[in-house]
Amino acid sequence: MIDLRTLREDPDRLRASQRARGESDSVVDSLLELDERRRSALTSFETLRAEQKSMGKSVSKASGEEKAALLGRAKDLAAQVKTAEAEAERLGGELDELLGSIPNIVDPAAPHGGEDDYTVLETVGTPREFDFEPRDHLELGELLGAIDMERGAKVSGSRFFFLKGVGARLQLGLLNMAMQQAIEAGFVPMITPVLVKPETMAGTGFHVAHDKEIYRLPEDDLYLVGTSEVSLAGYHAHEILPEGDLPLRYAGWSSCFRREAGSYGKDTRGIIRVHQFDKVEMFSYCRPENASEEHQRLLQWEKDMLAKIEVPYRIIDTAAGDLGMSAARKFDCEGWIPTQGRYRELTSTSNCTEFQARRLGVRFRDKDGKTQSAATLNGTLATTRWIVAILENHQQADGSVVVPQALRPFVGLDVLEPAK
RNA sequence: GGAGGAUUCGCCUAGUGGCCGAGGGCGCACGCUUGGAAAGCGUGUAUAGGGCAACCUAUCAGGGGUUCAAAUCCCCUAUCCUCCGCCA
Repeated sequence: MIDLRTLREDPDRLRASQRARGESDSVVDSLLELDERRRSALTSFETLRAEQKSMGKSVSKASGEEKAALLGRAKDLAAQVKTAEAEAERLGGELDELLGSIPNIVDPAAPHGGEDDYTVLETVGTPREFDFEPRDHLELGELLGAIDMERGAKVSGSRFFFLKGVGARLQLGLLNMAMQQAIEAGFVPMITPVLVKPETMAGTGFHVAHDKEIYRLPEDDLYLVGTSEVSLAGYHAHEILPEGDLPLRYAGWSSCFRREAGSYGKDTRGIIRVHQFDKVEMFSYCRPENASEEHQRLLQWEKDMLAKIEVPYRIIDTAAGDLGMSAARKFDCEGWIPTQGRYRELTSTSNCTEFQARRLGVRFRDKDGKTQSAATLNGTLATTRWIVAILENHQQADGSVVVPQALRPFVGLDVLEPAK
């Protein structure tokens, strides 16, 4: 949620942000006008209410005829108060709805434009030259007895799968390695709920009603999270955090659920795009003025993880139009996928500034004792998709896969051998 | 799933229609006292919004209702506790 006060003082910031996203900046005027109307409605209500309260006191003191007369006038006033209140509430609701639909103000440093207008910040490592025809991750996964898509489809439908044997071990090892790195860096490890209430979903910046990615359990009014970011953002909702506790860093391990609606025909092979996967996610609450630095730190921790799996990757600075609702800036690390001849997203780190915290009521008390909204950030440490990059980049001609050095203690194997 | 009880200011609690945004205790902060400390005494101690100064308004789990007036009465919902049933 955008801060109304900032908006009043500097509406051009939001206008510029909207344009950077490639969206209309006319909402700014609607917003300002609505805010004006709401405030005047609120003032009339408050004035009337104050009058009503003082009259109430006179009524209690009066008696007889005087009381009857006062009562009549008070009744009148009560009706007026009711109308004024309803009007103020109506406008307030309208304003909240409009305000809630406006995405975060983009960091001016983010590239302008849409999905393809990202800039590449850094390329790390060199794609390997194969002296044999590399197999894709699914072929390898089946050879190794690691991935079973067919039975996944039998049991749950398309885009579901089983990780089996060394596949299961690989994922557990990978995520455990991520957890360990996080713990060593001072993160609090968390295993989070995957079903959340609508307000938690909405607070994090997802549209419960419209978002086509969200699985819903209407019977219970619960929603499956697409990432533990949602649960971790909600964790401190409506709390005032002691200033000294910041930054608060959590590492959440959870399954993630995505409907992948509208992606028919895309990445249908293997586990690149699936309805359910596992992820270790960093989440940080910090002071707004430290958010940019914190964002760089999260990015560095992602790079540390990627170094451990020894996969070439590049870092992109996502363009404004592709940031989504909550992010002011987003860096993705994309790993090299040999059989696709291109880089695919392995991590994503977003600086949501105070946007989520304002919606969720996460505040902290500063040195002057004043409360202010915290900034929130998130970033990926490892996901099921990483298995794709690991298998493909470390495969050998015979279909075996060398486990990256750092991962070996966690997987308990040096080489994954094809099942006999 | 059924029955009952609970939910007030960081914590404990007072409060059954107007004098209650709300008293007391604890905790915390500041001050006085002291050589220093403890004790003692005093003052302060929610959040949000509007003017942004005085002040005003809202909030006693959340929502709705009754009333001139609700922490207080009525209805619904949520959470927690106890008991019963059911399932793991």
